[in-house]
Amino acid sequence: MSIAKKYQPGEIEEKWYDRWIQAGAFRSTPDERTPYTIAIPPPNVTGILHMGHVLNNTLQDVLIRRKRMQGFNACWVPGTDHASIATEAKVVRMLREQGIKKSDLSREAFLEHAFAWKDKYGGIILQQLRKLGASCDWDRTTFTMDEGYSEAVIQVFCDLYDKGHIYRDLRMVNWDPAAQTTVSDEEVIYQDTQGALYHVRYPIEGSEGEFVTIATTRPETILADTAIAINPDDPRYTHLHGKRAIVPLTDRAIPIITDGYVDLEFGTGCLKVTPAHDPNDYEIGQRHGLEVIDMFEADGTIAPTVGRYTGMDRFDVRKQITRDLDEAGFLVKKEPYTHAVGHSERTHAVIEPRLSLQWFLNMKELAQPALQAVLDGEVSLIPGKFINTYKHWMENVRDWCLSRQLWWGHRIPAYYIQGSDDYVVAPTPEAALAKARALTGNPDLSMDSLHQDEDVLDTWASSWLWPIQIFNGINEPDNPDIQYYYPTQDLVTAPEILFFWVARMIMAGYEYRDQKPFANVYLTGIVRDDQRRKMSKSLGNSPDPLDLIAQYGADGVRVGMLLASPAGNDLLYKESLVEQGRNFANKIWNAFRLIKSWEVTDAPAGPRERLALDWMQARLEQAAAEIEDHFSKFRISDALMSGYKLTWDDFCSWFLEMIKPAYGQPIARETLEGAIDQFEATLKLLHPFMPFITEEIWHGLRDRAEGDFICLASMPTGSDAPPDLLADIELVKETVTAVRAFRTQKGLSPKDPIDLFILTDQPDHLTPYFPLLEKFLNTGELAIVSEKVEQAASLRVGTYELYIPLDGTIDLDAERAKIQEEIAYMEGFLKQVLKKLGNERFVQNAPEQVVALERKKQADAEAKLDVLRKSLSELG
RNA sequence: GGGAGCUUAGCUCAGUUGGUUCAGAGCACCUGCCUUACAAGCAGGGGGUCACUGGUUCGAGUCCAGUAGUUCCCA
Repeated sequence: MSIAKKYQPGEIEEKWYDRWIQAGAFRSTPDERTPYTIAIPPPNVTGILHMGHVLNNTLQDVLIRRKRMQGFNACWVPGTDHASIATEAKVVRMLREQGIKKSDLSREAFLEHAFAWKDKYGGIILQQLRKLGASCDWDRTTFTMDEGYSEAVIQVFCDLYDKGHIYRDLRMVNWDPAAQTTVSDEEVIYQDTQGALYHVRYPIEGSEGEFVTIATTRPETILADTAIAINPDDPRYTHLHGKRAIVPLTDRAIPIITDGYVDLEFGTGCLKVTPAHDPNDYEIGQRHGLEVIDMFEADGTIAPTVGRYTGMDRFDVRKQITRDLDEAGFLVKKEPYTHAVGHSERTHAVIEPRLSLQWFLNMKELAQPALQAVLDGEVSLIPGKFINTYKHWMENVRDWCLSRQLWWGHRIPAYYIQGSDDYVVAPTPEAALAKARALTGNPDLSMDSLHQDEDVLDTWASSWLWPIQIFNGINEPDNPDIQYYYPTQDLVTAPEILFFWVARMIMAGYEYRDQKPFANVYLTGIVRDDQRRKMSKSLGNSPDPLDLIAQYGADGVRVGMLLASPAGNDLLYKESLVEQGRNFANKIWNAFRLIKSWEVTDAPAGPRERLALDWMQARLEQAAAEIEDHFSKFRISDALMSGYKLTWDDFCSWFLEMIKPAYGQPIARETLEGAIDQFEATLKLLHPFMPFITEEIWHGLRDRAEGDFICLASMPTGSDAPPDLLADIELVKETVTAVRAFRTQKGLSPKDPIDLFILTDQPDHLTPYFPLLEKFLNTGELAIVSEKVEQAASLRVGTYELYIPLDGTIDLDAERAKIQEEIAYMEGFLKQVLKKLGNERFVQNAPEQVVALERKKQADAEAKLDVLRKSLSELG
């Protein structure tokens, strides 16, 4: 059999993914085992895989694969959300390209187009996740607009309404004029923007030639002003109290009011008040009973209400009105001014504060148990630093605006009764009609008299039910799946959506299951480039994950991503990371090639091989325990690094070299079998991180029965390894390293044998390991001696003195200098120890163990110094 | 403006309740090797006043206070 010299991931990955699926390896149904469940953070149905997804889903796959191998009934539920704004925007754009305007379509016709789009392009990302190796139970794939899911969302809305948590109110909302919808506070991104501060003077009514000057960043809203506000304590303007000002370019007079909100320091200290277009102004307006003039259309153009500029865009009007104000003598000055301007996360349009009737969910009550759950540790946030942020947000939680002025999504189940201000909320039109009849007392009321709300629900109002509804737990609260799988265990997601989504899922969990939705929330970092810039399409600094997988293999990409991503820390992506991952895969591959290349003999294993096998076994146990410890703390990078070092350093660099037969020689069957056992165990530990290569080698090492996959094999458990053996081999390794360094230093080829004599008073300790030293060091004569060897260079390892006889002359000065250096170091060290021990207060106050340790350090240092001084004197 | 965090090697990060030879890891770097598994590799090596200042303590990357820089969240 010939094995490629380099690992070729492409076909191997496809082959094993198909076989896993055919074998149903990732399927889960309730049984007697303990469940381990992960609900995927559903990506946008129209999305495609980016680096953030790669990181996030790799982590989930690592967790689920490990638990699957540990005997849990592992269930990872995949799916997508409908992402109303993003998807609707895409569909609108597609239609426009076809020459169709959304406004020309009926709601039904538009939704047909939208579903057609979704069926065609939706869920591409789920296919891409397979390339990454994601071991989801695909049979459970869920979409937030599936029929049952939609029913659940509507049912929850009705329930919350009936409980009095949902209300409808006129509010200042964040309006996105491009998407023509409200967006939530969390979807507004504030960016420092270079604008201007316009100083505009308003004539005082009845006082010829007198003006009040305000400063504003939005001169176009002057036309909707309904007051000028000054601080009551501002001495500059007391003469204006009770007067009225004329709005420039109009003949409208507005009151000059006093309000503590006005900042004396900012601008001129006079504030124009536009209640319809600024949240703070709205509140001032409420306090003073001001008129509200709305001057914008939904698309950000000027409404006829103000009688000028009708139909013009708000930013064009800003320029136009500046000119007009200037010409009319109202513009005092315009100065550059940088301020934070809200932009829509979705469309990047400047957010327009707008008053409108919206549906809200009162969060106060729902937040209570969700906050408590995190504070009590019922739900853990990892890393814990997010608990503070979470607490702060939950204690100051604001009501959630649920409605979006879109068609793609769950339509709000509120029905308005024609000819009145009344409405009813009910899950179906039929139920609504019944309610409406009861409400109006009119049994003849017909469907025609009811009109359903045009808006849909915020997408998060469906995804907050995700951990419950993936198991149909809203519609059928007692079904076997929800009973078995809920609550889920681990959630892996980005800190950006801690409030949007995580907090709300916890609320929904307690409200609808009276239980947390998950036990642990692992918050990943953000993937950035090596200059710490967030990866984004517009910057073009993000590689395409599928290209990377094609180039470096899925295993390489997974390892690369995980090597540098402790929980909560941003990941600074560099190509060298995935290179490292690929190189690691190749290293494993070559270990496999080596093992497969050996001829076998039935002769028994020698002492060297037995030592090697015992030691490797001990290292495996130790590493398995270490890895388990890392996982228990969600230190996934560290767990991977443990596996990396176990494989590369211990298995490849030391163990395989220990057992490797001389060139052309066969290996004992016993040794080979043992080595394969160790390799298998190592591969199992690596499998969650590198599913494909480990599966391939698993099948290459031995003939496997049908269905014998590494992904279903049982994970090695750690145990206490024999400490003596591990320590002894460390000593052997130190000796080998010291002699190799000596060789390098002297320019001696590893091919030329050297003689090695070891001076020690514990001859029995090291002798058993001679076979290893012979193998690694290519020794000629190797022996224990009881006194100094003449004409030899000397090295010290631990308390051993090593002598290597040399043909040429020994540089005595160099030898002396080397020893003197070591003496100086040890003396310095000993001095520190003695200083501590000489301090009475240390000896009295420090714990006994610590003092004992210091005494041991003293003894060791003194012993070592004896050896060194003796060597020095022997050099003469 | 309010809140939270961070600062340890060139880079990214570990460093548990203060106490081993504690100053670490990976990568990068330097030197020598195409040695029959692997140059996507092997062997060896250098590198840090633990941001700064003060305090608590027998003892401080570790605890406390202040300073500087930096990041995030909220307004």
